[in-house]
Amino acid sequence: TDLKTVTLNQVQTFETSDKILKNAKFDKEVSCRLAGISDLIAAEGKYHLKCYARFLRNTQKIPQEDQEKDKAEQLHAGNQSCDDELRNDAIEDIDLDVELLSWLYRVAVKVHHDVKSAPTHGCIGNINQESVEDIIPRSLFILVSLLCTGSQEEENEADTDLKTLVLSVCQDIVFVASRGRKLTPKHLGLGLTLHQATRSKELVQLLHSAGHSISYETVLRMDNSSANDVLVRYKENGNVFVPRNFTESTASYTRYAVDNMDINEETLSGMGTFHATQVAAFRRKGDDELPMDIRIIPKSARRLDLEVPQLHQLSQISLENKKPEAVLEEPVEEGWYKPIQEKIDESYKKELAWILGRLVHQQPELQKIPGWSGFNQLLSSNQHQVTMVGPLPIVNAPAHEYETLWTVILRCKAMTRLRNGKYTVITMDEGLYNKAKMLQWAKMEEFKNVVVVLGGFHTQMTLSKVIGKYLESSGISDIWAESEVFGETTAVNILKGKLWNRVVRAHKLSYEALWRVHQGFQHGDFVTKETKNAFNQIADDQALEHVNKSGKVAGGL
DNA sequence: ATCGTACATTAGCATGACCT
DNA sequence: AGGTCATGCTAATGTACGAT
Repeated sequence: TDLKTVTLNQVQTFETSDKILKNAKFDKEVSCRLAGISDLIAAEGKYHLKCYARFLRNTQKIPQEDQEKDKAEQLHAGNQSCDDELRNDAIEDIDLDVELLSWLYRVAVKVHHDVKSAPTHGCIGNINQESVEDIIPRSLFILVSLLCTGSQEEENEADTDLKTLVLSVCQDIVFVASRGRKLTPKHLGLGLTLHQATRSKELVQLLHSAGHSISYETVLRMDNSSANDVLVRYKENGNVFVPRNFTESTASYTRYAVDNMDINEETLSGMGTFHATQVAAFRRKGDDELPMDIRIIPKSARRLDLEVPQLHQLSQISLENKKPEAVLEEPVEEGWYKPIQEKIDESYKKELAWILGRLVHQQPELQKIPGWSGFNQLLSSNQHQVTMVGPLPIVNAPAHEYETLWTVILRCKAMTRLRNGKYTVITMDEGLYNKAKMLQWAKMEEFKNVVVVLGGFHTQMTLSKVIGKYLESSGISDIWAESEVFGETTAVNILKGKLWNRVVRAHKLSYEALWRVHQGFQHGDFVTKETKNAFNQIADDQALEHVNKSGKVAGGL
């Protein structure tokens, strides 16, 4: 395609991103380029409208052809049997309408009976397809699928969307048949989510009267059931709240993460804005453990069973001197921070293999080697372990206050003790880590078994800031701006270490671009005809121009 | 005439008692 | 088990009034 005349469109919606990634499977070249990317909006993917349309056409052809063939075969078979039946009926000379009605009635009675005797979805939570399939009788599902597709298709992979819709209709039928008594995942989930998101009684009632959601009153009762569950468990454990999916297994190690949470911050008047603190507990999933949702038995009461005022109270703490002395852990061994030479060598080899492979082609269209991230992802064979997350009740106070932080740390300590752990490891972002360290230095005794960790993301950001400082006046931000990879302000911000995604992208591109320049020098591209001493004779702007060009080549990939 | 403030009214929600 | 109703609370809205 002629790159100059066609405008580049930015991927802006999730649908587009999904569509491209989904269809990329059928296009070898695109899948290679997109290796390692799971979100094209974040990756700032760009496309030409024409290429996009052609891409969609080419990739959608393949699966559709298969489907059509299947359908044609099945239709053929279906029609035949249908005709046969009709012909047989005609021979027996029975009134077809009456016969049909009679069969309809029998089917309805059978399915209705199945629906009536189906089990209820007996918990708040587990809003997923498996639990839907548990409560929908087989006969109802088959009937509705037949109504929707008109043919006796077995479930295949491509029809998962249709299956979801069919199950949705089935749940409506179960809900209506029980006059709203039998809770289904759909009705529970829609009602609770809608109320949580909008706080609007009217919207919930609207959906309820259309038969798509539990009633507003039921929503309140479900909320109350969850609240009661928290209170009861809080009391049972001696004023410590432990999430339900953390009670059974005490084997795995628990870690905590704390962050502040701003609600309704974007209102003009600041009305309804508040700052709270959220804590989450993490642990590795046991080998034989099934992934578990938090289940709560719904109750019809709308009163809180117990009053537990301590749940919202903050623990007091006073700091005598405002700025405590920094205390270093002793001893610090240099070996802890020493890199492993083997790993470095291995990474270096990989890196070299990648860049040499990339440098073979000068035009983005011909590039067959994926980007740096994709390359490493393809080579990596890491099997990541699954983590279980348990939310702790939010603390209704801003996280940067010492009392809030202290309360949070006390709660984590209590939960660790209950799970028979010794050390409490708490991860925080930069702002909170600061405060927590201050607290720790002021209260060494209480913090003996508490380990405060700066989160991995913020550690990386600090590193990127250091790199930015190092490159500050090298003119690299000009290159980024000139080669139109980033805007000017963005380029400056990248050097300051902000905008993590872009920092990574910028350095990946610069790395490749500089390698291309280096290659150019080696091949003697820069030698002007008059001089023999190549490097010194090139004008600055000309060299910069070449770097820009290389940046564009890298950026287009 | 316009603006800002204080006060009054109202809509909408949560709550708990009660009803079917 | 789910619906209805009276009540209290809060934020939003309306109104009066004084200052400029």
